[in-house]
Amino acid sequence: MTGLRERQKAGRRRDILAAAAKLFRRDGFADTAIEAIAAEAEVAAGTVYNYFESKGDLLIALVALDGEEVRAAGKEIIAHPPRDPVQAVTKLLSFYIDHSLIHLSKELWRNAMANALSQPSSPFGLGYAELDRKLADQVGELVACLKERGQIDAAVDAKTAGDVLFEVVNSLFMVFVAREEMPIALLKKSLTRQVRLVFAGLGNPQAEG
Amino acid sequence: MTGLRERQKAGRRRDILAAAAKLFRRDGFADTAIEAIAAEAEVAAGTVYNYFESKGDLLIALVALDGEEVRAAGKEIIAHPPRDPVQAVTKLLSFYIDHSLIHLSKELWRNAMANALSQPSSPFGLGYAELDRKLADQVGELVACLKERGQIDAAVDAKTAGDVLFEVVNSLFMVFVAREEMPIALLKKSLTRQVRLVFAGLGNPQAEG
DNA sequence: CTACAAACTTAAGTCAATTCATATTTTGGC
DNA sequence: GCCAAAATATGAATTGACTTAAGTTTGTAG
Repeated sequence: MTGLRERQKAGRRRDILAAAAKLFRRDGFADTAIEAIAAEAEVAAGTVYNYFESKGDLLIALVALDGEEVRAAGKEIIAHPPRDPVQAVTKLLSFYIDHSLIHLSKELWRNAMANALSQPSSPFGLGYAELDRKLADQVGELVACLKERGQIDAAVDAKTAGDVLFEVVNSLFMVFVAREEMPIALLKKSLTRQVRLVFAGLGNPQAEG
Repeated sequence: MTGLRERQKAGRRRDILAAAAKLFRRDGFADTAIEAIAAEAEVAAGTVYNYFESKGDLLIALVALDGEEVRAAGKEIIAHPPRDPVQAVTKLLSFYIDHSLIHLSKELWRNAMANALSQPSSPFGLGYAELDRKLADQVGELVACLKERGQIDAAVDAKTAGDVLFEVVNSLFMVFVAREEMPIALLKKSLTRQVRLVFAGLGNPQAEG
């Protein structure tokens, strides 16, 4: 029985993550030292590295927690999507954005994304990529659901559509967090415009007729 | 006349950038020390910081050089786009991808993007964002051109379409560079599929009719 | 030609993330 | 209960990006 050890280990991991969450949110990523996180969690700096590969991984672990929450909440929207298909999609994507900003500032998002990008093969970098894929799949599920309702062309591949729509929201979100002064309203406006365009498509009527 | 000084300055800047390019390409970003770049350029480490704000900026400066090259070359494609509109767009976006990989490895791209993300307000971070915008605008130009030909629905906003299409290629490229093992053929395949979907749109015929 | 100020270069520091050798704790067998 | 092995914790040492104070070079004016 390795009960005690595992419980202790899980506990410490939680403590460290909680300490990191508190300090990252209070002081930002750059201004939070590993030493400070260790002190807050009442361990030595080296111990932090027994649980997380780097300061960046610590942040990504936080983001991943949030991401799982988003995904779970997203299921609700898929279960009861608005009548209008454009609104249904926009609502889900908007929800992703709103939820992302509850716990994490733009600065934290920038650093989380940057770390996930530069360390894509680390366990946490992989976790981030997987989360993105899951969310894209969730959008795909919504599209499939709207297709069954006959609100989306039967010829459309739901998975591909999910990918494209998620890429739209993800790209816009990246631009949004990169610009400290950009208001969320502007992001939403672009999102609506682009979702509408994806619904309408580019192909001209002549070619289709 | 401040000729000599300015010439020397420009020369040194070029030397440092060339040294960085050589070493980044040979050893990768992480394994290249600023000291090594300084030595290669025959200056002191501190001098590098008189010309570039950080190691990351140095890399972004390289990317930006490449980016301008891509944009210039992209104009040619816009001037003589293929007959088929889907092919025209795919050709331009494919070209961006192919060109991006001529000079820079996946690892360098990862780090360039990561640095641009985490330092978006630095001069070079801004430069990177501006480059992205210019490329998205260029895609928009192509869309406008195809619209004039009557190959794209007149109701489509060319700028928005350019944004969406560039987001598609950019997102796919990010996934591609994040996965060291992913072949370029797979990226192209996804690109083609997604561009087709954007052309076709999601809206069902009933709603349109 | 000389002196001065501005701009530039330098290399010795600072700082913080990460590593690592050592010490401590836990586990499973006696 | 006690010991050897394995796992974990520690904090001092390392590393490398970045800063800075001091020295050097360049352009200008007398």
